[in-house]
Amino acid sequence: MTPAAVRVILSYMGSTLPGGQITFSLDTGSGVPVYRQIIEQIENAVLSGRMRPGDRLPTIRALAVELKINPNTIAKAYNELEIRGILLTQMGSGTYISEKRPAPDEDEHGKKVSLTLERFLREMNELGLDSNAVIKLIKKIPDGGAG
Amino acid sequence: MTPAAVRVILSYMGSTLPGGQITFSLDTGSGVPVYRQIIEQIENAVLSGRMRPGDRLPTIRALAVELKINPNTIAKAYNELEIRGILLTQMGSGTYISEKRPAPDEDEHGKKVSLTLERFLREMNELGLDSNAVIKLIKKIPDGGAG
Amino acid sequence: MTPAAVRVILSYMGSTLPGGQITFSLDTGSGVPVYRQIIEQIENAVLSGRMRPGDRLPTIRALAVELKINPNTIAKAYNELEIRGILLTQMGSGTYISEKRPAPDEDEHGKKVSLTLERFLREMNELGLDSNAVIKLIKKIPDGGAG
Amino acid sequence: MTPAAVRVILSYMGSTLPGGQITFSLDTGSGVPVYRQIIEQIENAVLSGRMRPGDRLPTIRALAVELKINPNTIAKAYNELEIRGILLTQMGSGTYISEKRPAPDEDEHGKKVSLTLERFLREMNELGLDSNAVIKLIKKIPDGGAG
DNA sequence: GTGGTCTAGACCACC
DNA sequence: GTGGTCTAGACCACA
Repeated sequence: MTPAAVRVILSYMGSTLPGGQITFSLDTGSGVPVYRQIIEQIENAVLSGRMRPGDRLPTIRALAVELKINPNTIAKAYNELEIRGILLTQMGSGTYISEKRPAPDEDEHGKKVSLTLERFLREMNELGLDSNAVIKLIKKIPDGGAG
Repeated sequence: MTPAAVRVILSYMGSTLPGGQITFSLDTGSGVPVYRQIIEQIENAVLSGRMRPGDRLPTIRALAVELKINPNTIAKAYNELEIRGILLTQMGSGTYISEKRPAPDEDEHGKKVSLTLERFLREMNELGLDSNAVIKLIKKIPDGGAG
Repeated sequence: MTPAAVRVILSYMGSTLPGGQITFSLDTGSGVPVYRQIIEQIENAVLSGRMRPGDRLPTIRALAVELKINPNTIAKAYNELEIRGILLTQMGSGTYISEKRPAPDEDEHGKKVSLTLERFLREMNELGLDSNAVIKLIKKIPDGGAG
Repeated sequence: MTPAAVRVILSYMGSTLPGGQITFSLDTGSGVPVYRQIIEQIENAVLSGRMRPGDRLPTIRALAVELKINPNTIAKAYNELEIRGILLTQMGSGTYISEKRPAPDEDEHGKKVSLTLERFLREMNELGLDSNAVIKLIKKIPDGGAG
């Protein structure tokens, strides 16, 4: 853990979001490129059902201001998600969760969850904690510890 | 889940390691630079006590062959750890865990653990799982699921 | 005197440097690795107060062109200084003297000066000159002989 | 000044040296390869007249033990000096200052002195000291400060 | 055999 | 444009 992991956590709850709600948190100390963190978080919001087809995303500019990063970085993330068919940009109107995608794919969601869990347990293992120790740790956290 | 997360897991258990033992696993799908993954894993091994002062690390070239990456990438990781005082290189002989490390280990270990836990819970939260759901998930894993 | 001491002296005085100014000189005949010479000279500039927190360093590529060496060599020097907390890199913008450096500067400067003096007098001694002879020699130099 | 400059200073005054006398000091913190330091110091002893044609050098083994370095390193230094015509090895008998070389070449000695002085003044200059400041510093040292 | 230095060049992240 | 990552490969220092 070299430089203190500067962490930017901010929430976005724009009034233009009919059914969706998304919170971005950037972790500049993790080594993961910023644009990938954004992609991941939008993907996760879709997979978990928090964002649904038709939901509107924050504008690039607004999000850039809030996250204090370059608009190009966000544009790149939106762009890649559009290529993957997850987002859809309507020129002049905004960016939306694509309608074409079926409802959150159970399988994808499950894969992502288990992949994340796996990575986490491996790292905890490296740090000398087994599953039981991890469970004890989580139980000690006053609920809501992560969100 | 962007590109399939190609994962390389391999173990190193050189006979020259008296008290140490370290397993490297590269996750090329995570976006984290390879040299940083190596740094992290060595740090973790030291923090958890699996690698101790005086323990010898795999040679740069041997590890490069095993991980199928360029020796310079490993050299970069070792080098950064040497600058930070965690490793010590003896030219012509090899690379070792430094003897010097002062006291604040316990603290560092705790910080790293809670930082890792925090990141994990945030991501699980994004995926729609709260602490209880996470605990249930972990309990379902046949112990040793991640190591 | 082994191989002819090819020496490259060049000055950098980029217009973007508000308060800083640094001159690099490479001595390829000294046996000291190039990247270490660069590190030393930046350290010295900081210790002496010529470069101050916030000052911008030459870009890697510009300096590589001027010194006629590979950009990676300079990147390595900058990188080590960043790990040590002396420099700070802002991606896409450039490399700067870190603002953070704590107090013990005065001390470090003194140590470096006396270490340098000590090494020099030892070598002069090997060459058969004592302190008095050295002083006479220095006095003979038209002031500014070395900078 | 990263790691404290571990310095090994030891003197060699073997009884087998008829007219010569040489002191080796290794500075492992300077970045200069050890074998080059040895070469330099022998050269300097010859240039200054302390070692003269016919004088015997320490054996490789003895010197290796004293300096706590690998005999190969010393062998390499002696070897290079032999190639340059400064030393001469008589199998089974030892290594000597070559008879062929004329008495210490005034010019070479002068060049070496001024080169050393130049490098030193440039570094002091980097550290913010001009010639006068340097002279004051040297005067403050109780004579013998470097030898 | 070990690690260290340097080069050359491709490609990525970010402003 | 900035720096960062990684590769491939030559050559050096040292045990």
